[in-house]
Amino acid sequence: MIFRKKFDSFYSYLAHRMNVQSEIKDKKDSIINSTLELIRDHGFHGTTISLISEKAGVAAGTIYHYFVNKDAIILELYNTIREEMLVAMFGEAKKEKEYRIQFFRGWKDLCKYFINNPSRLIFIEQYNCSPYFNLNKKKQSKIPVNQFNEFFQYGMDNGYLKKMEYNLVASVVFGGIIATAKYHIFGKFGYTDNDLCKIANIIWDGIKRQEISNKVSIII
Amino acid sequence: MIFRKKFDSFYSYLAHRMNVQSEIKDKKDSIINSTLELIRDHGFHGTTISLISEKAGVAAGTIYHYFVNKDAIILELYNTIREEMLVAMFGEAKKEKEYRIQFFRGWKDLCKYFINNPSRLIFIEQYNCSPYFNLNKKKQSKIPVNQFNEFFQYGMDNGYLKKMEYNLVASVVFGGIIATAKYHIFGKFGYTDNDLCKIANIIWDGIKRQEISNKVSIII
Amino acid sequence: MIFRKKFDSFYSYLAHRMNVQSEIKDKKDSIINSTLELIRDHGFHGTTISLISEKAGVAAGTIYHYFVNKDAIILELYNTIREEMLVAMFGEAKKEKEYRIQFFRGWKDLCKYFINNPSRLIFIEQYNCSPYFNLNKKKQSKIPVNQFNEFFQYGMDNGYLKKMEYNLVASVVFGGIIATAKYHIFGKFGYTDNDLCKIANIIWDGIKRQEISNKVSIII
Amino acid sequence: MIFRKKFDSFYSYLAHRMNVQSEIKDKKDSIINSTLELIRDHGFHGTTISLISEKAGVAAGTIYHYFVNKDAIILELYNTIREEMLVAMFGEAKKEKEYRIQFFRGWKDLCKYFINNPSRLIFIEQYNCSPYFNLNKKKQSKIPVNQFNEFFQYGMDNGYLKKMEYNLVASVVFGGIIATAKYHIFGKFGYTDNDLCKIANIIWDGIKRQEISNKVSIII
DNA sequence: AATGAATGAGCGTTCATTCAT
DNA sequence: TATGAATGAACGCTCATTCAT
Repeated sequence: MIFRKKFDSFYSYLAHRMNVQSEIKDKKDSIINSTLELIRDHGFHGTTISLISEKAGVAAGTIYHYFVNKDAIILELYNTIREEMLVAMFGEAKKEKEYRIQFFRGWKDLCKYFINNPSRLIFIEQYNCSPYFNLNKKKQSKIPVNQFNEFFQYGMDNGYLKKMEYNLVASVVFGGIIATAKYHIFGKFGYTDNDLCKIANIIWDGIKRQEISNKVSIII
Repeated sequence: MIFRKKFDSFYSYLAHRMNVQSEIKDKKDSIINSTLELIRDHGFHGTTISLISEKAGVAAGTIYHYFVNKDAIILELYNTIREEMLVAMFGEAKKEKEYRIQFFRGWKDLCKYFINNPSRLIFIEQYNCSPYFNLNKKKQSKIPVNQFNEFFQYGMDNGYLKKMEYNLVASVVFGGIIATAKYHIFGKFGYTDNDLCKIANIIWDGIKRQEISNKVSIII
Repeated sequence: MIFRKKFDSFYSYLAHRMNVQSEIKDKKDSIINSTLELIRDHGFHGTTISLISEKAGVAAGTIYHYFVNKDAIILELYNTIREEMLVAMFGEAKKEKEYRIQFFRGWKDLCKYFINNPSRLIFIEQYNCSPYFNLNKKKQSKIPVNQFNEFFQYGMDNGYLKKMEYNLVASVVFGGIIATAKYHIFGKFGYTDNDLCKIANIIWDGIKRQEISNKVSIII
Repeated sequence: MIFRKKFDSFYSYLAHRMNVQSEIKDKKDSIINSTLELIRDHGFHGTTISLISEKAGVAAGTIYHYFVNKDAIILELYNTIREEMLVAMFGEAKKEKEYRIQFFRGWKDLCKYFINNPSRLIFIEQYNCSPYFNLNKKKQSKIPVNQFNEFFQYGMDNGYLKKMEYNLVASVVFGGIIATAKYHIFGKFGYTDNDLCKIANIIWDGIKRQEISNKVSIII
């Protein structure tokens, strides 16, 4: 067996493998996290490979063992944060039974995720404004559904939400979350839980299926 | 009179002046417009001086007759678009008497401005995510009021809107406009006028002063 | 006659011509003098055409009516200052009868010329260090004699000076003048007339023909 | 010991270290030496990064691994030559016992250093005329003493030299050395050792303490 | 796997010079 | 004669990426 040459036993080999794995994860994570912090402080353009290598404590060349190029770091960061957002939004919410409560729980939890991780908020904001976004959007267009739009689609199909395109709901819901988190982080006063609930209410009123209403919409 | 020396009449002088002015304006405008389109296609960082000079049909050095550096082009573009936004939002709206109608007219007109000028929308979005924003924000902080926050302040002072920080109203209102315009431009189906009105209604409901309500906010 | 068309009389034509001449001289002088001051403040490299045109109060293009290129301004400045140096050194000195007194008068007068015209001193110093020097030296090598080396040659031929190459005497004499002027201008304390005479004495002792001397030169 | 991991023995480690060191020194030296020769031929301004990289046989970017910018190359060159000058002047001279002999030996040795290294002479001459000089002069002003002025101060304190400002002695002594070396290099005929001694004698006579003299200084 | 010296295309910017007016 | 907008080659410098060790 190949591990015989270097290792006393299968267990020491395994231990080594695990150690290496963890080191690899450590190094990759270090690169990812350093990039995230650098983008928060210097933006996409100001985050150079040499800055990343310095902050991550690895040589510049080492970065290219883990990522084919600089864009790949950003893409991985983006995908990681997207997953975290998914967990943040639905981790607790899916335990609720009522659709409306699921929405409120999810909206608030995702909003708090950004409030507690400002560098992730800044990254996502910058990413959506950058050429990376359009590049990645094309790739994403091949993925027909994901958990976000499944949730909204479910709401529409079951009469909870107005029938409209997924993107629009997403814009309003996520736009609201991001605007709220931004204001909390950069504004003079932070929000209370109560404030967050009120804002979520506004959004919900906007996207929920309208009952036969005696409220007259203004049309000009 | 000074124009006598070189020109046959005041009118030929004026014609000359206008011609010169228009040529200057042509070249400067060409640089500005080329930059705008390039930013739409390649982002801030991807818009190089050599690309601008190529697209504008001028030598690279010529750009530096009209702008001290690359940042100055972007800043001028920003200020121009800000002014256009102001005109787009309030040009017609201020003719209305009722505050609520002013809001709807303004919201819709600004939304349409972005729908009809996608490159301006993309520029503003990128600008707000970039280091340029923070640079300019400091300068703007010295200007105590502008027409945008005057309008919202008026609404709060006169009981039309909930009392809150200017930045938050701006986030919700402009965030809504931008999200809507983006969806119209990049989404599969465009919006009708009716759709825009419905979205404006949602925003208005969010920011208007709440009447004593029997609607119970959900708090979790 | 051609002047009839524009001028009332020959005299008014002449007056115009003289005025134009003087304007031309004014403009050329303005360019020359501005260049001199700019070189004093910013060095050769830092003195740009646009700075000269600004300081001289003429358009950049106008400079090219008077000089074929930037180097020509510098060359003319050099030749002008060389002439002024000649006048400064020999203007009064040649009125003296005794060769030794001629030397002292000339040395002191040239030294004072630099002390009173620091920008000229700085120019000459920079010129001698620049590639212009080598360029011009080749042109000058065609001029076999000038007033400077004539004076030293005369001193050698008539037994006042040690017989040596002209360039060496020049180095020692002009090197002394420039070092002294520099010290006066940039040093903490200025020189008195008496100080200048003492330094001239040192130089004279160095270059004058040695009498039969009991002073033993050191040779190692 | 850390070298054990990669190298068979301390000697192979040392050999490796020396090899690496020497390679680094080779590349840095190549840049330095190429710059020196290019400045001799084209002046400061004419010595471009692309010329240096071409002559040194390295990529333009490589230069910036060894020097923060172009000025840093010139500053290092200046400091190196200053040190060489110090060694050239005092290396042998300090072995002499008599102050006067020390002066003659030092003067001649430094003069010969420049005669044998014309590119260093030209560099120093250009440096002293350039903005770099003033930049560095301010830094040097913080260093209260160096070996050059210590030597002259000693001479003044012990009655060998006239009491005067350090700068003046330096001007006369170094001005003489540089003028002599220049004449030797650019003049038609080179100097013999005897010639150098004679010139040194002239300088010495100028700066040495005057005995009670029946020689009358001329004052006009 | 890890390094970091080396690369060189490409960046933003400058500036002597030209030329239509 | 005088202008100054326009030019574009060339500058110093950056930085993502490569590769020998």
